Amino acid sequence: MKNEETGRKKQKGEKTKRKLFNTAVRLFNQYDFGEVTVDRIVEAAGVAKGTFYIYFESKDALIAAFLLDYVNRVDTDYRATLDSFPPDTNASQILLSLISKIADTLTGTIGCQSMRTVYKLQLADTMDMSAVKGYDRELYGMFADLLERGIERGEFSPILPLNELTRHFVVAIRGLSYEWCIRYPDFDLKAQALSHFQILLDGIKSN
Amino acid sequence: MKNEETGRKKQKGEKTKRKLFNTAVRLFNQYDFGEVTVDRIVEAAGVAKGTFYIYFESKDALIAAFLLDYVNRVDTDYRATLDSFPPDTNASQILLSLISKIADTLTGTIGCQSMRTVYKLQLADTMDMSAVKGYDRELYGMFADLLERGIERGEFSPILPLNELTRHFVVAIRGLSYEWCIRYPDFDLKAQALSHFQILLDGIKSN
Amino acid sequence: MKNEETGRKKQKGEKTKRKLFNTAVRLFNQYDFGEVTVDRIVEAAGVAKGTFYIYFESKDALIAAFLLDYVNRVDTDYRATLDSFPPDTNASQILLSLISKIADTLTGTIGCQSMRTVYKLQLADTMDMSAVKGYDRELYGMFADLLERGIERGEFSPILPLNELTRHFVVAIRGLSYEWCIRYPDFDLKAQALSHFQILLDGIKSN
Amino acid sequence: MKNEETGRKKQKGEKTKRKLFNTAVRLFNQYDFGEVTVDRIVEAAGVAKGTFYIYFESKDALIAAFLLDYVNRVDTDYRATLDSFPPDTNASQILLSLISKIADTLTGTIGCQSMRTVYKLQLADTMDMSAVKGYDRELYGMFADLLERGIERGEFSPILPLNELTRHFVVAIRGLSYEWCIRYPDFDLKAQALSHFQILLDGIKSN
DNA sequence: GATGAATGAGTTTTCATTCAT
DNA sequence: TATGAATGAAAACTCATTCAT
Repeated sequence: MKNEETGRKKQKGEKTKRKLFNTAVRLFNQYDFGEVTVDRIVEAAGVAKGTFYIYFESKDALIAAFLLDYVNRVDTDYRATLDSFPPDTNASQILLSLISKIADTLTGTIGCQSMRTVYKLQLADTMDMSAVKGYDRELYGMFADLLERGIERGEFSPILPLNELTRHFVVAIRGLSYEWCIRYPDFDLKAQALSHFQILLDGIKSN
Repeated sequence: MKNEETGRKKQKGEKTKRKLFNTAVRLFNQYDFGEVTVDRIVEAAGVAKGTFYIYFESKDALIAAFLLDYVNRVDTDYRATLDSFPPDTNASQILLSLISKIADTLTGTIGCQSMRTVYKLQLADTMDMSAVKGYDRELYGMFADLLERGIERGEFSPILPLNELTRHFVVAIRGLSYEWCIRYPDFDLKAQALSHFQILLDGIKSN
Repeated sequence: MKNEETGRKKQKGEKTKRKLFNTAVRLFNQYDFGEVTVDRIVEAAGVAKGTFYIYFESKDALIAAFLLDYVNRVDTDYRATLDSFPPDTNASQILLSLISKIADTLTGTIGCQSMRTVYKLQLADTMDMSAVKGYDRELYGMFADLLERGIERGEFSPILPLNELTRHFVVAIRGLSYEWCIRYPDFDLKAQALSHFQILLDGIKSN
Repeated sequence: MKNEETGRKKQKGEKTKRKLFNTAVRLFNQYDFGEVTVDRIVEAAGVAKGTFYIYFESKDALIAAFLLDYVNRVDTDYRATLDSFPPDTNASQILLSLISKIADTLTGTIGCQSMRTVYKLQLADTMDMSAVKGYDRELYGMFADLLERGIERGEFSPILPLNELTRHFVVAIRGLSYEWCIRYPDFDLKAQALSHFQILLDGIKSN
């Protein structure tokens, strides 16, 4: 009896927390962090202000949770894309597909405002960015795998060490995303990214 | 006598304004814009709050002045570098020199924190960024000139239209600068930039 | 249980709002609008500054509420007076009764300081005076009705058009109220008003 | 030598004071008292801020001086009007002429904004209004003289004591002026005043 | 007599957080 | 678990006044 009761309460609590969280995400994707006040969140979620502090230690804690979630969603997507290729596919081709997938995800799923938020946070470093840092590691890992495969297959010239090469690719994707953010909506991320990476691939291919 | 007096007062005023400005710059390079309050600035500068508003119409006006100053310092530097080359120098070579110069300026003159500030502002776009926009145009112009020259001289393959090519280069330098900001001090901007642009140049050179 | 709780909270909130409002009214009746700061209000009411902004959007909103309240109190009173007369009563008589009622209300219910406030606001016209404007319209309407009736009944000479006549009466009541405000407490509003309107009525009566 | 020098300095000082004063008057006629800051005055007058405090003890002192000046200018005007009539002229006629003159002065010389200022000040009574009070006494005196003459000549019925009658006339002129202020520019002061006083005169004339 | 740089108390408003119920 | 009233520190900005030169 007690347990059942407790269980039901927990469930209800979870639901409230999720409602709060989803509302916050929606607002974060529309407005600046500073603009999204706790007041606005609770009002939009239809709960009392005090309730917010039952589920989140602070506004900052909510933001951290938001970032973690965002990273998780993205990561899975990319991995799936990679896994869908036969093991012997041309590395350049896979890489361009991955770029294409990333562009789609940023444009479609994540949205420009969320990216702005992430970038700003990264620059502010007033907060625990471990989630995003972890995501960077993942992205780095994927690029590294692909480039390594390309070198092994003789597609790419081995002039630069793998880790340096990888870093250049990461820099490029970040530069493109940033540009997209600040030029939005006058910057076609996918087209630009594909063209950009084509140049990079041409620059490292074995002649 | 009168004029002397007036002159001395003006000088004193200028000094106070400069003190305020420099203090603000120092703080902007250390903290987030939102964190740098007028109160903190005046306290650090050792003047009264009212004094701030004699010299700056608002906090935003101060930030605008800060940006303008930053842009001015940079621009002159770059142009000088370009002008120092004989007219028939190899375009790739000039471009790499320019990149080198930019890296030096960012690293030495501007500093990582100022760049962070600029990037954050650009992402926030809650403010008049015309100064920085103007700077972007300048940078774009310089890259475009160099690439055009390279195409004319037959160094670069004319596959992509000039403006697209230029955009890729701007994206790249911005990506590198951004990476430098968030990885600081673990990212050697100059070395990475030269290596990165070497790849890009390889990617567009006429075979 | 839940509802009870909510109700009790709402009640408490209402009480605080009323406390704030009444305190403000008291201060408005003692000091100039500019002199009554939010700080003074909350201090006198014994609540925190933030609390003020829970119940009033701004200082201006509070003032608007204050005016609306004042107007509402008055209007009802006058209409009731008018309705209490049999339809065929002498217009002069009703008019003098209305004047008498107005004097009583101003003297007893509203108070001299509130009127000062209203007049000052009207002169400043830096604010939305629609509430008071509406009240003026009402007063004008009542006078117009009475005068029209008087003309129809042959009590008043029809030399002047109705709307002009009405305007003169409104001017008179306002002049009297104003005088009362600035001469307070050395001006017997009721006696003066009755005497004044007697002259006006004598001035327009059919010989 | 010394005296000459001193004299010249004094003259220059007077000139500066007058410049300051006239500038202030111009601003007071255009803007609210609160809106006219010392800064604006000295800027418009083209003198330094400190200079203001050489000639006026405070902003309030300046306002007091402004009022005194205003009253003086007006008073002389009215007296002249009165004196221009032959001693045996009809009292009603003189009174209407005086009203007409007052309307002209308010409309032409004083201006609506100045009157607003005076009325607001009168309501605020946060300041020394002795100047204006004195003016009221003058106006009262003039009305009293005229009404007394009218009663003596048998023009007006002696039902009311002289001082009460006078008060009614003062109230009326003030009510009209106030109305003009708040209805400006939709209120023809002169026409309305003449019509209004005609009614009053009709109301008190011996049948 | 004139200057104008400097002052600082005071104003309105915001918002993350607490806590009694 | 949920509420929402209450808090108060902090923000940007204003302006009458002072004083050294």
